[in-house]
Amino acid sequence: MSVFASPSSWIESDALDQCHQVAALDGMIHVAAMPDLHPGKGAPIGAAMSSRVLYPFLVGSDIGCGIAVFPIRIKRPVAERLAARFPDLDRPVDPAGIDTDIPAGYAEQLGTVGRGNHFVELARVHAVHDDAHAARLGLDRNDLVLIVHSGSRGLGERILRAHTEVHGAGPAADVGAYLSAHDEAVRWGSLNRRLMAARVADALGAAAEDPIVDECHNSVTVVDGAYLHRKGAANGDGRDVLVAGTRGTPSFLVAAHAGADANYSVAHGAGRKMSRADALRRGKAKHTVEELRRTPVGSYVVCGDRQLLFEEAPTAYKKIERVIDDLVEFKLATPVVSTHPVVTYKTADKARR
DNA sequence: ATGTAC
Repeated sequence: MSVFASPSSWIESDALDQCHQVAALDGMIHVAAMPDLHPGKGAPIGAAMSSRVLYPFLVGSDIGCGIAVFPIRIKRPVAERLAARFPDLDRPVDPAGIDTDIPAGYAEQLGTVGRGNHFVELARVHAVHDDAHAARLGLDRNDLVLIVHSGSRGLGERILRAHTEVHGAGPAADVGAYLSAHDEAVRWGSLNRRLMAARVADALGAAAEDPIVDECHNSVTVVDGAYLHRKGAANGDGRDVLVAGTRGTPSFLVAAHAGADANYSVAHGAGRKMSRADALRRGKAKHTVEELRRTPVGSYVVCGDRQLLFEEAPTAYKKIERVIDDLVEFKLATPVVSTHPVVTYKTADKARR
């Protein structure tokens, strides 16, 4: 097991315990813990775990969850006005006319963002850290992008549940069947991120562009003849990855170059510092709803769910700069640009309906 | 993170 975090980067001991438990599983080859590591339900979040045996619970229920970045051009981006124009992403799009293979019964959730840490964010390039790489991506300071973090919604949950009901935390009995369902959820998640970007761009009066980044962070793939499970860890094998900050702090687009010791993976975000329960309890004592809806960087958070607003408060997460410093120090990635939120959509704003 | 159960 390798932990890619400096000694001064705090990591919850429960999460390290979970990594050791995973490392002791039958067939496990190597566990690489990322600097955003935190405890998950059964398995750690922020880890890449290679094994001779495929364990569906190590990927979790949100198979295919990932983060995509879409360039967007808006003439006069006034945050408050744009916040009011975001579409309702809790309501699905009409699947008729979408020319793609959609698993039966799951067309009805297409175009929806879900809950938890998922979001759709209009963000502005705040700083360029690698001029040449940013230019290759067509990004310059003050450019706008849509950042979409979402997964396979009910589809992935159903795939994991079908396995767990029979085999619990045991290995996949029919690897081919699991992988084919998994791959379908990965495609569905990526399609869903594109649909949401198109919905938001349309509502803001802009054209939807192709994504410049789209990396999944909950998946299992065959790498070097082993099953490489990633849970809250993105493919870092020569990919560009958006490492998400919080709804009120920067995010970083990085060029990843992680090797075998890191299981070819990089961190996917800031990583929770507090459980949802703690964030809710402590957040209510520390913050008002107003200050969470209007953040320190001047951005707006669209979120009609008060509890979710507290659970997702920036103070519930680790400092993104520390996570990025660790990725750089361990030579897993190089920053390309950082972004600041302008408007983050979490869930429909009931107050305005 | 999710649908579902409490």
